[in-house]
Amino acid sequence: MKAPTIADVAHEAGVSVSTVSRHLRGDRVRAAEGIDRAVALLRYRPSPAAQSLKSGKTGAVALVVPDVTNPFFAAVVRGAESITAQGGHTIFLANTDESDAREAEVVEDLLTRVDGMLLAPASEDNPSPQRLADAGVPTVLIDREAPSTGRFDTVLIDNHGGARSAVEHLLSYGHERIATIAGTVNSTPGRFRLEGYRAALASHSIELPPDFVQIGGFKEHGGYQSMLRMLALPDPPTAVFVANNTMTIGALRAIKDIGVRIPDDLSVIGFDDHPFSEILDPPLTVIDRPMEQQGALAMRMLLSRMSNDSWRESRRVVLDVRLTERASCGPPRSTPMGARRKGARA
Amino acid sequence: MKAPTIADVAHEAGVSVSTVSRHLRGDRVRAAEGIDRAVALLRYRPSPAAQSLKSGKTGAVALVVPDVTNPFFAAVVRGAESITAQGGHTIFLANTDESDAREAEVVEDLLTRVDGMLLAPASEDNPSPQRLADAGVPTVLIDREAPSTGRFDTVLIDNHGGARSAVEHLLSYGHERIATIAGTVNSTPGRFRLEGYRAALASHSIELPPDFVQIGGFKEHGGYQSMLRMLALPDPPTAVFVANNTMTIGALRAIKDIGVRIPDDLSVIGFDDHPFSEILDPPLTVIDRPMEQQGALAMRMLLSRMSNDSWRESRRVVLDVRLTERASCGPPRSTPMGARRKGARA
DNA sequence: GTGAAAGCGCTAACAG
DNA sequence: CTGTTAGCGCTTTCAC
Repeated sequence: MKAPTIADVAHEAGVSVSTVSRHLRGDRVRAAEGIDRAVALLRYRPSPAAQSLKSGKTGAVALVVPDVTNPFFAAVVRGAESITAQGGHTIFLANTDESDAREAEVVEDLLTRVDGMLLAPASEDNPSPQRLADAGVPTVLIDREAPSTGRFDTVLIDNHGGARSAVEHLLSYGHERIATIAGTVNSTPGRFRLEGYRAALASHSIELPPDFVQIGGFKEHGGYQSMLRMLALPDPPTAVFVANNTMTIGALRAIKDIGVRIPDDLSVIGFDDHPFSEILDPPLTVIDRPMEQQGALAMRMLLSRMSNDSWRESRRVVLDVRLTERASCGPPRSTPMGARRKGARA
Repeated sequence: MKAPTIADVAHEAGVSVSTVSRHLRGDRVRAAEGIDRAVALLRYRPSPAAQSLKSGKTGAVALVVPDVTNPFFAAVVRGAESITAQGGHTIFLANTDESDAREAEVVEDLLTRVDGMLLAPASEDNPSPQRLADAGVPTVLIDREAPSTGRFDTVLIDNHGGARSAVEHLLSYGHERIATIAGTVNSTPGRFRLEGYRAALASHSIELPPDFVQIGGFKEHGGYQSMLRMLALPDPPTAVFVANNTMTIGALRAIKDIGVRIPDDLSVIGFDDHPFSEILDPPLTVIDRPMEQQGALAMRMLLSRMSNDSWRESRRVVLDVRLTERASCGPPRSTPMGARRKGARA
């Protein structure tokens, strides 16, 4: 019942504890075979607590994400796991629910339990990265930056470019009344996707009413509410760019509830693919990105940062995105949906 | 840079380490205020490694699931977190990817790092629960039993009843050629959902060809392949019960690829709801269950088991499921889809 | 009330 | 190559 210690193994094998310890770490010893036998017999497992007390290393890394439910982060987890699977690091996965407060708790707790952290901060003015830097915990940021604090290793995607090409796609169909459901605007993806949206419109000299930007907060419910508001506008948009996958679910639910048809009444383009996108009717056009690769790359950078104590320059890598065209976008109807007021402004 | 220790705090506050330790554990101490100040000043955090080396407790619990990507398990995570959020236990979340081998590794690793474990075993003849029992780690099983080993606290749902009522629902529309895409048959939900399916048919004296049971392994790809095979049958079914949500995604993709219409050509009912179910066309009828509650309950049972060292009887609780009717089921067409052979049996 | 000191299980000098 | 031993940071007797 009581877990065997290295002393038990030493006793069983008839050698000293240091010999056992050495063998376990890989040194050559005479009694190798006997020790292995004793280990197996006793089902000995070294105590991580004792090991880390001694070494100052925990053998664990944390992966802190705002939403495990989101398939994107689920994919990141897989990507990260695929790297550690080899190298003997345990992953601590934690969920912050897009909340700065929850993140602070989680990070504070994990701080002392891990050798390094992969973090997707809930927002850009979040103190967690700074806290990690202060505590000297090697950290790499995934998907979201921390401009307020120092420089960190970061694995981003081209949010600006992705949003921009989403809107360009809509423009290419002849849409002008293009709205967006943005995420949390003080997060990296939220901010840049919104800027990309604006940049695309600006470069075509299109000006839109402020209502055409609704803040959905990256969650399904926010997407639902935002779309409801959008469709209730006296002069609703003919196309919408939704800034992430979970909000898209909510938005589509609202669209369905109202009875608007896609793409006849409204073109929709999402950001981030989802297993369901293909089986929707119509299938959803989205901006897609290499999700697992993003997680894997981040983990590789973290591991490297953890071993190279060297104060290497921090790296900031930006992965490309691509448009996956399906069938949720089309030309605007000549007579826009609903009771369109005459002389609608721009 | 270097993390402060309790000795630093003691020094700063001008007391002994034991006084600091006592205060931190909640004892009344004269220097309370000074210690708090020192703690804040130094940003002291006790070392979990040292604490657990001393106490034998880690302050962490593991939550091991076969697939974080699956919204059901994501919900379980949330439910479990909602309980620990209060009580100061860190959750170690791990993913086994429905693999016994991976699970063995993960469990072996986590074994020594946690005080208790919530486990959804990949299969029923999986040695992990036994291993945990041997190691004396309090364990509660979620969603899946371990009949091969001893008794464990377990939080199940009524898989048999759910499957049965799914099939009854199909029967009530007049279907007789009802097929199923089963999960992994050596897992609890896989096994009982298949049995429930069979029981429902048996009680109506319906006999079906063996091809009407396809094994999809609970993953999307398996659902896709299974549905493809099903639709290629010379005498295909008029209705299908798909045993979990991820397989349903795959199955629907296959249906879409082939061009079969729901529910005209084929009625579909799934097991486990999903945010997307409502926005599908047609919306998907499913068997639903209290997911978060299942996770929360399991965590509560684990915490109780961890504190009550008492060898209390193991509990096995079974939660109810319910049918959420939407629009993916309807009566079979008088002339079944495809080139139906005359005199089809059964 | 408080402090001194032992020791949790392990690793890494330091002698042999 | 091997054994002895000193801690890693903390909690907890045991004396005061």
